[in-house]
Amino acid sequence: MSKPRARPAAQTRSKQTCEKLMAALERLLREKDFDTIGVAELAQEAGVAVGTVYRRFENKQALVPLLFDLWRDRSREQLSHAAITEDDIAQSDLRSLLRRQIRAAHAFICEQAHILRAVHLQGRLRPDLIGEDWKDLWDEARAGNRAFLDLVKDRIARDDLDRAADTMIYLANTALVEKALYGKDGAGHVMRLEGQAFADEMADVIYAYLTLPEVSSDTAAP
Amino acid sequence: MSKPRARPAAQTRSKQTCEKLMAALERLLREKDFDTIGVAELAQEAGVAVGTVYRRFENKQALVPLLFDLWRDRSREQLSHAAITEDDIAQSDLRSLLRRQIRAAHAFICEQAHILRAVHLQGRLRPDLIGEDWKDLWDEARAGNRAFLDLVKDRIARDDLDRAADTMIYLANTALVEKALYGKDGAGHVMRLEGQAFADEMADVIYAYLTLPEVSSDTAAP
Amino acid sequence: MSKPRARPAAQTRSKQTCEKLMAALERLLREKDFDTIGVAELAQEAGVAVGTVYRRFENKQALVPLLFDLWRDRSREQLSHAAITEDDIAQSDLRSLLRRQIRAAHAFICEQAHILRAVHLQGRLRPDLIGEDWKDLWDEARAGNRAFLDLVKDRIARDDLDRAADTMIYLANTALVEKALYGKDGAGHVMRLEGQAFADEMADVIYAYLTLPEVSSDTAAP
Amino acid sequence: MSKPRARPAAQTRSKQTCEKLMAALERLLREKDFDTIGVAELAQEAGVAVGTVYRRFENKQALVPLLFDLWRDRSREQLSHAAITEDDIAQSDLRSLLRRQIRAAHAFICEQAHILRAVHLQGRLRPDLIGEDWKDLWDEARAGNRAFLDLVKDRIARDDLDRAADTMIYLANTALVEKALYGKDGAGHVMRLEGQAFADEMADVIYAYLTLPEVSSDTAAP
DNA sequence: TATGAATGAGGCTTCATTCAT
DNA sequence: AATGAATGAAGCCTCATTCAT
Repeated sequence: MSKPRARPAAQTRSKQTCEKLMAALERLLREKDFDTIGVAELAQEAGVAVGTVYRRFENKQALVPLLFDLWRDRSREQLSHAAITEDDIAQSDLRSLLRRQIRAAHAFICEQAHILRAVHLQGRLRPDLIGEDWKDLWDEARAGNRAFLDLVKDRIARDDLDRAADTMIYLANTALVEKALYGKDGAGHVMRLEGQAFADEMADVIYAYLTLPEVSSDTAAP
Repeated sequence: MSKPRARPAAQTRSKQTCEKLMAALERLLREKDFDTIGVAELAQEAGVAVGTVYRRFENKQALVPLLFDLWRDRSREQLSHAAITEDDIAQSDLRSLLRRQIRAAHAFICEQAHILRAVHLQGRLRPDLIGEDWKDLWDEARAGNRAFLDLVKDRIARDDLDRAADTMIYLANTALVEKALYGKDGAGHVMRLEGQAFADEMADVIYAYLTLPEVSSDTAAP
Repeated sequence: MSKPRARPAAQTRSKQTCEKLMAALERLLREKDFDTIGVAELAQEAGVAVGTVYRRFENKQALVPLLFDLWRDRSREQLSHAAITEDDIAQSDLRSLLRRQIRAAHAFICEQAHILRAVHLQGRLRPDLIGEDWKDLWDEARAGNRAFLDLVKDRIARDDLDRAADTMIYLANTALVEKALYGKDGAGHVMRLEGQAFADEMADVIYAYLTLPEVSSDTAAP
Repeated sequence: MSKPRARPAAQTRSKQTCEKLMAALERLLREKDFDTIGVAELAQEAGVAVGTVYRRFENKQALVPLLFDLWRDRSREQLSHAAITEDDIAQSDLRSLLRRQIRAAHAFICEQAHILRAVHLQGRLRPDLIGEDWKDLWDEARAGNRAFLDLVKDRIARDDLDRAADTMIYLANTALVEKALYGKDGAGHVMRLEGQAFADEMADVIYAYLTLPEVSSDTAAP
């Protein structure tokens, strides 16, 4: 049950097969859940034989890490496009900056929802399949966010910027993802704001948090 | 494919069997995912025969709505225990009130994580099984929260209390649930605060949001 | 696997139960096949408990002989009503007599098709359940028919009346039953005549047969 | 609930498997009823795995149409062998011609009884599985018979040859099939003639019918 | 005696994986 | 290397029958 890896695909044809399979998988994920996609179905969609899938992947589960890689790559690409420049920081107020970022993140998640949904669900159903990779990506995101906070640290009220970075990332992810992936089927039902208005609301939540003065955490009674 | 219902269980023995099955299911859910629990396995854990499961439930899926009912009942019970009195409101500041509530909610979710995890996942995998019931519960929670906001409306900066209630419920749910259900396997990894400190942080997020003055939503550039 | 019998039903209540069950069975047989009627379904239709069925009948199969008895009783009753009197014989020609009889038989079979269908099918699926009883009824029918032929023997061309009686009964049964029980789903499809016209055609077949002079059976080449 | 079809079997191995399965099914049908043959049993008899059955057939019911095809193919083959030539017609009298044909049909039905029994029963239990195919075959048989009657029309007394063809086919089928399939377990019990003598008797019935002058159908009293 | 909940063997079907071609 | 037929364990569900109340 150790984490299955994709087999090496040194050869050209192999790489093509691998790509065909991932493309087919992505296409199918727009319509149905990973668990309900059969290997035969995937092979057919990719235009290869079942056996060919198993020449490339140890088993069906081995596709999950590759899906994660797909997500990570796109994720990084989007981050690089959406990067905040020093100019931005100089010219915009924090609230606007956050809105811009959260809107972009929200749009990106919505576009890639089919991938993220699979990664999300499989990551929870079989944590061993993605495991460390997730953590690395989270740490990366945290670091980027921490750097951003440093640039705007004089506009925020938090003392502990590390902690603020954690909370901000955590909020952005959980809150945006829930509605983007499951829409009104889950907690998204209560949140009546949609699209950009929703993203802005979440940005405001983060803005509010960042600008709230800290309090010693034992203020409240147990 | 319409929502399967549990069969009525008027008799004493039937009710006992039904309870044995739900108890067994709950026990198993602490160890594994709903989808990986076989009917035979459930029957054995409950100490009954396979056929007995099917006398009570139309099929395996029919257990899901009952799980939801379980969650709802416990949820309501916890809400009634945790209800804020007028005294509380008079004596405590808003931040403390929120912390108390969020701590209680967090503790409750952690205790019941095995149930909620199943309901959560199944609700996303097969929305038709729970569907409207979820929505009712959400609306209930929203209404309760809205009433609470009314009691403290002079301490918060939001103009639109309905929207504030929505956002607050949404945040509390997505943020608390993610970490409680999946711990470090998901986005919870970035959030290094644990237990009560985590709950307090989330309470502060909500506090910050509630006390942040509203802004016309077109302030930010598109 | 020996032929199961109904348990004796000495008591009044028992007899009532038995009757309720048979009536329910008959009602259900108008809608579906014996094999697809479950014991629970039967019990419910009869308004008794499943266990009660098993107090009266050793098992489900034990209903089949009773169904046969039902058929036999009604069959005898119809035969007694439709009996040909000496007057009839004196006043009608053979062709008309046969038509009258076959029409009556046809009408009767159509009315009782639900019973006969079950008896027919079950008798073929599990010959041991009805076995000898069938034979007795056939012999009875043959004897009656033989007596009839005796009364009209001067109008028919057959030498061997026994054999003629056999053939006549056999024809009447197979030909009428097929269409009455299965309509257009079976061989009935080719026979485009319906209702009385169909019955008359079959009567004519028999009439033709009875009036055809015999030929030594080795006329034809092997 | 639409008619299940066998999957296409282009490859050599597939065709072999398919043949192994049909052969095994035919073997089993000599011993027991279609409904009592389990898929596992069939697979074992064919020397393949259970899953292999389902690669070829959508489900167990999909075997029924194939059984019908088997019957039809053999049926057609027998018809082509038994075809009456013009020479036959010129040289033999009608009674002999009919005997020859009915004997052949009877022998054929007896040989193939195991197939026909299954097709017959399943066709009645689940008419949708065979449905139109039956009708086509019947119509084919009717047309052939009609052509035959045309060739001998000057030797028969019937005016309406279409109707005569219908009745002849209907009689031949119902009467021959009953005894061939169920022997003494059904109506066959009354018919004490066996084998060729039985076939000849049925041929005579048809001969008698064909040579009987028609009568307006309202001769008989209601 | 009646009840109906419980039983569990057995049937059908799926699908990830293997392997002969 | 690719193919896709074959495999068979494992899952779901049914229903005739039993038995405690």
